[in-house]
Amino acid sequence: MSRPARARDSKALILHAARVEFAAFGFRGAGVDRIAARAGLNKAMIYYHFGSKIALYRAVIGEGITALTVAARAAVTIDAPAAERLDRYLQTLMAGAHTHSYVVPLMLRELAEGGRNLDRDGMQRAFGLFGVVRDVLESGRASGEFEAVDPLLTHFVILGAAMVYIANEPLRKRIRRMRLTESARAVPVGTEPFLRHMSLMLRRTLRATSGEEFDA
Amino acid sequence: MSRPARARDSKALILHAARVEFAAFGFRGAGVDRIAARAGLNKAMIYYHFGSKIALYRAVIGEGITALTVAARAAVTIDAPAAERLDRYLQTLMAGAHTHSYVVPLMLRELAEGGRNLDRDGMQRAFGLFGVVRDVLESGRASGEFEAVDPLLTHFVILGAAMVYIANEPLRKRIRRMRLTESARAVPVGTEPFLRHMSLMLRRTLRATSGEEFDA
DNA sequence: GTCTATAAATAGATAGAC
DNA sequence: GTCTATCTATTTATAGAC
Repeated sequence: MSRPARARDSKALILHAARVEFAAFGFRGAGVDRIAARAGLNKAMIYYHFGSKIALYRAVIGEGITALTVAARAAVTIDAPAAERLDRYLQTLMAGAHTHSYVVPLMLRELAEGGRNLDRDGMQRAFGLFGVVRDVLESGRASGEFEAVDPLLTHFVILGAAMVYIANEPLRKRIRRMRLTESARAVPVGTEPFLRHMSLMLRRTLRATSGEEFDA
Repeated sequence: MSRPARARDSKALILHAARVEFAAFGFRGAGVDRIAARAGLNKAMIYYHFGSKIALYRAVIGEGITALTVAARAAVTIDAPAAERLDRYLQTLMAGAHTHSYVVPLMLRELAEGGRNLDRDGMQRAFGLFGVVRDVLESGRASGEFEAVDPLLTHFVILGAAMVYIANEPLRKRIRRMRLTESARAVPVGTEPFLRHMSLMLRRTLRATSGEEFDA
């Protein structure tokens, strides 16, 4: 291994700085200079490690989506009713989006430009998250817990709602401050209200015709 | 009325060009030069009419959100069951997003940066779309058709899912081409499948405990 | 691996002629 | 209202010393 003893991991520093910058300004809007400054390194190091701005961007978005997918896959790999596993998927998605706070802005932006900056690998990683939802839905179908619904549409609804809710947080804060609605208390805070709402919608949508919800 | 007879409406030309550019690259990523070029005008005209890049951006996003809101408000202002009015809201939202194809990318990007570029007016306009949903939900509640649910959370789910689905279109096309899933036929095309899916989810979620869905 | 220096293009914005 | 020309700062990217 050619790692000098004292070397801080400059590659990791760059990646971290790039996450922040790309999430804040998008691919076009991000500045290689600012990423280097944020990393406390020289700009030339970015080209040394990654070769180009777009390659750095792809590395960032790739690891971000994968982090979410790995966590989600682990969360649903348990022996439990499908409805509960779907709840755990939701929770993990929200928690992951919180831990890796750059991922949601990044995905929203990438979505806004139709995935223009994604290569084949990035597409496959993005598609991997759907696989987790599809498997839970299918196993719930097999056990008779769930009705058959379109898994991809369900995935889009969950992911879209979750991303918008998370990204909404600063706007919700501002709405409360601005008192845009008479009842500022009506503006939800944190992930808890969303999780309950989404879980309710999914249970009611998916419940096999015989079933009954069992809510707290 | 200082409009010279022969003058093309340069302001409208700039607005149109700005929609395309901002939607494609975001606020930071957009180029004033490119907007001028797209409009077939000189860059100085932009500063003459709008004063700054950010002011132009705010004009664009403001009219975009308002267009959606006005259409949505009109669509639900009919004498019909609440479930049907909610369907019409959905349809109009999707149709409006298609007609004003720049709005969804713009909103996704603005969301990604926490509404950083919105002024107070922009916030109010964005909040106006929620008002339409809330009113339909409330009237449905009053007539006994709907159960009480959190209107803002419901709004976020609808808007989030709709925006992600619309923005997804190019990605879905690519997924079909790449054959990422064995069954490429499983990847939905157009707005119809989404409308049906979302409508089903909402009806099942909102149905008053006594009611029965009446689907086609 | 890490740096400085710099190239070459483009950014947002303005001055001033017409 | 519309243009050209231009200022100044910043952009992505590279060359080359250490």
